[in-house]
Amino acid sequence: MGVMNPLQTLDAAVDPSCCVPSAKPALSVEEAQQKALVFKALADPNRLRLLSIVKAEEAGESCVCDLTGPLDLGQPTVSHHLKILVEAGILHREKRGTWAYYSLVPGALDDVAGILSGL
Amino acid sequence: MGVMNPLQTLDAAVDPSCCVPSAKPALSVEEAQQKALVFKALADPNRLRLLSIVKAEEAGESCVCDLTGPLDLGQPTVSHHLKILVEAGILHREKRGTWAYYSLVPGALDDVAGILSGL
DNA sequence: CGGCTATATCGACGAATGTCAATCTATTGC
DNA sequence: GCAATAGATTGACATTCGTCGATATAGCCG
Repeated sequence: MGVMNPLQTLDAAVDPSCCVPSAKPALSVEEAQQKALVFKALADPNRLRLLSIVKAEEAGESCVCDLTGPLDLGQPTVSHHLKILVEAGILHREKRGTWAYYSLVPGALDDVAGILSGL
Repeated sequence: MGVMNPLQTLDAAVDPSCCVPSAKPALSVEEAQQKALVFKALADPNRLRLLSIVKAEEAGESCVCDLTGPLDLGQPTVSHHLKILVEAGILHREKRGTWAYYSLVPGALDDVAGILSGL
């Protein structure tokens, strides 16, 4: 498996000191790298549009064929962006037959907001 | 002046439809680019550590000389990262005498969280 | 099986990014 | 004015990133 997805490994258990404004040591290099991975995944306009489309979908999921059109990108490029979002722990991929359906990982965006408030 | 900082130009007036879960059109290309700028600024481990240090500071501000040490980066590189964070609307820069003090823009990180929840 | 369709992977290429050494600017203090 | 100091800017370089065309994989259907 090699590398775990950043959002699953980030503060899985809530830090008990979260509500105590004690002097926090600055982010370690490793923590910073982990958290930067999530923001890197969000740091592309086309990936933000992908998320926006997936989130807006009634069914909560979209297949790749529904995503290539609106983005004006080639199919390989869309697949590439989706992979990055999955590896960041933001999207979930489920293959059913020939189609691959992508959906928001529940709470993933809230977790990102948590990174921000926890600095 | 040319380019405005992304966080100031983002949803300055609250969208009245914010609380109505109506069918939102997917992010436009321009909106997506604007919002991606903010995440780009956060998508670097050293910039996250800079934010962490500035936020942890008692006085609410830090000068560059306090930031070069912990990061193990050259002074020009730190200056460069700080500039990116300022341009993204996340940090504020105030020059007093020879020193430059950087502080978090109040509410900036909350605004980023708002981008996430608004998709 | 053989063709068809949906998606993923690969290899290449140009653009953007992070870093540094060197230099420039501006402020302080003698 | 001059030297010293804090910080910003510039130019160069290696690395990473976004995109594409071509190809590979895998499930469906005749």
